[in-house]
Amino acid sequence: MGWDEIANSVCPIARSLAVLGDRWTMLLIREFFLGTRRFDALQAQTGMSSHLLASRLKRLERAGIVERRQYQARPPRYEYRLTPKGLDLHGVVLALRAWGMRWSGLDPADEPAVALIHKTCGSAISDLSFHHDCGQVLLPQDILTTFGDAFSAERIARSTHTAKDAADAP
Amino acid sequence: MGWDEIANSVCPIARSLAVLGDRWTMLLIREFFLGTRRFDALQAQTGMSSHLLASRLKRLERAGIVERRQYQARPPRYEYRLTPKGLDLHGVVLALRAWGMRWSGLDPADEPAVALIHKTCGSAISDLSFHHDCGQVLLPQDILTTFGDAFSAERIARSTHTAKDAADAP
DNA sequence: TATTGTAACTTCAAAAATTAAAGTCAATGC
DNA sequence: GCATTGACTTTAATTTTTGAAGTTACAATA
Repeated sequence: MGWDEIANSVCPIARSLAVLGDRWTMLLIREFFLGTRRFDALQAQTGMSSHLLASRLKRLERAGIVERRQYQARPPRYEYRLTPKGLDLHGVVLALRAWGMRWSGLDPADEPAVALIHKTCGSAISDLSFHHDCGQVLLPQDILTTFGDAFSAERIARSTHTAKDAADAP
Repeated sequence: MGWDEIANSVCPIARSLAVLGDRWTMLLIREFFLGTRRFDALQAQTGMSSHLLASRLKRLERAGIVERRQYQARPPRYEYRLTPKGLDLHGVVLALRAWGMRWSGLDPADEPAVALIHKTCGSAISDLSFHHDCGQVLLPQDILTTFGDAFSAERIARSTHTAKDAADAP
């Protein structure tokens, strides 16, 4: 019934969203990619309350996306940083950025909030494309979508829940 | 202070998240990509309450991501579908899927929830990569990140808010 | 030595968002 | 005529989030 059950779906998107899909988490991930590591700075830059930041950090830690480490003893101080699992969210962040640059009403003539320079070629990353292993650009219209058995079963169960609950009632 | 103010950031990620970043919206977008168009089906497959679904659809419509259209008169019935702006979220969905397949504990040996076949080459899309215009794969470590002036100003303002509020108080 | 400051949180009450269940409305199928 | 469908809306209860203040353990400054 609740949000937790989507974590158990066979759909990888649903499972990703079970941990990333709330008001603040992806903004926090963005902030990590910008290099911010300390609690107070994360709070200031995202604008979230300290209470929520603390609970989100705990969740991300449990999920293995972020790790907490002490960077000094006396006074004990901690920082947070992305694990390999967290760093692998780079694609999601780049995709959100690309879409936002195209559609969120920013003036393309303005200086971007963050300039990304591709070190190996030296030029700016203004947009990006998604490629398949075959080397071609992935376009939505070139993709054929088919449901697997487990997901089909899950979906049929969902669609009959409401109707069935009423029908099954004695 | 609130969530709305992130919509006014110069950061395209923040602006994207202002409309996409809550518990249900991206799951709803996924569902649209799977071809679901009707209110009741959207509700059943996402598991959200009808109340919330109605308000999210309104928000997505206002944002130009989804359009509502009547598909029959007498009884009047409506469906929702993605606009070009909504369809352009394909990259975000693919990125979330790719990450979820790698990290959310699904067994790679299992049949995927949804099989994506690349029509032009005939093989399945199990993973994808992000490419820069120069043709190379974009790797996080190859990207140099620099803040633009407007975003720097925004960030400095944020970081001084808390400290300053106390200092400025008469 | 006393006071102030810093970083990383926690606590608590108030406000806002979400859920669950039921209800509405206009037809249609039986 | 009566139950059903589809697209919602209403309402009250529950859960989450916010905002403000407090805590802990030191360090630095007066």
